[in-house]
Amino acid sequence: MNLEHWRPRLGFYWVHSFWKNLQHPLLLGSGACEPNLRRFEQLEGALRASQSELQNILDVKIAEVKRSVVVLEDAHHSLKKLVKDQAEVCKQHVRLKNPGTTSQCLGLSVFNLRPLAHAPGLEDDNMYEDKERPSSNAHCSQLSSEYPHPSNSQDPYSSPSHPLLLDPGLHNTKETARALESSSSPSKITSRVGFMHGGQREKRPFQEIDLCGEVLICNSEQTVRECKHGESLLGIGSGSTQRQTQKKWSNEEVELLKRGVQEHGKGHWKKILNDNADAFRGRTEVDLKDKWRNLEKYERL
DNA sequence: ATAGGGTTATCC
DNA sequence: GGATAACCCTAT
Repeated sequence: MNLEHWRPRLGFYWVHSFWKNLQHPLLLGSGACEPNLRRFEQLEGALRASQSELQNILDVKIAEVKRSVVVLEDAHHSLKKLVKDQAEVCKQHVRLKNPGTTSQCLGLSVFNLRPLAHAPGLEDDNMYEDKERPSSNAHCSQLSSEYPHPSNSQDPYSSPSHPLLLDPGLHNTKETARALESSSSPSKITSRVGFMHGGQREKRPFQEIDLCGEVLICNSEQTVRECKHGESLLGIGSGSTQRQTQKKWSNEEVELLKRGVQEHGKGHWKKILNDNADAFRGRTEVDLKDKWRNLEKYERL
């Protein structure tokens, strides 16, 4: 077999054959293994060259990853700075419009976002404590005192003992609202506004107030339910704690509901609602369902 | 999205 | 105060 012929194509087979030839009984002790030893040295050199080449490739890749990490860290710091700057602008804006209004009343403590748990090396970081950027420390420490982290805050709205924060998912909204209603805070949160759940009331906004305290939405097509009491999302304003005033069903609405059930069938409240969006303005699919339940119950439908 | 239980407002 | 209607909440 001509090994030189196969070597470039079948490296492994060549090495295997090399060792086989090296240990062949006819070669042992005959001095004929000298050329094989030279081949072995050549192979060893080639392997070392390959190893060196692989190491170089690895070094290049590691350098690329390190550069990416630097870029990501820069982006991270830029984003944090942006959030902080915006918070400051909002704060000043609100103070301008509402002298005496505390940032806590406006819910600004939500800016105390924890860093991502899976971000290595950032566990001790804080949105308002940028240890690696001394130039922004003064600004940050000011913000830190303005919007302290819940863990060390005495503020009733950011304190861990506050029910609003005890319920991270805001699932137990009724209890939360009641707890807030019973509190002595001047900015009570009503039982309805601000805690709409499941998207059912979100399509009919009362007022949406951004974190700067600005009214974003209080549209011109408000129904009886919308903005009826002049309540605001975070309880800024009238501070009414009353439940939504009931809106009686008109005969037209009832007839449309009956027709819709005939057409689409019971349970397809969304379709029925969409088919008569104008007539059912201010109603949700849940309202339709509730009304139909009442009709079934008391009108034996 | 929907169902169903619970709560509250309104009417009598 | 009870009945009813409308609203709210939550599980699926």
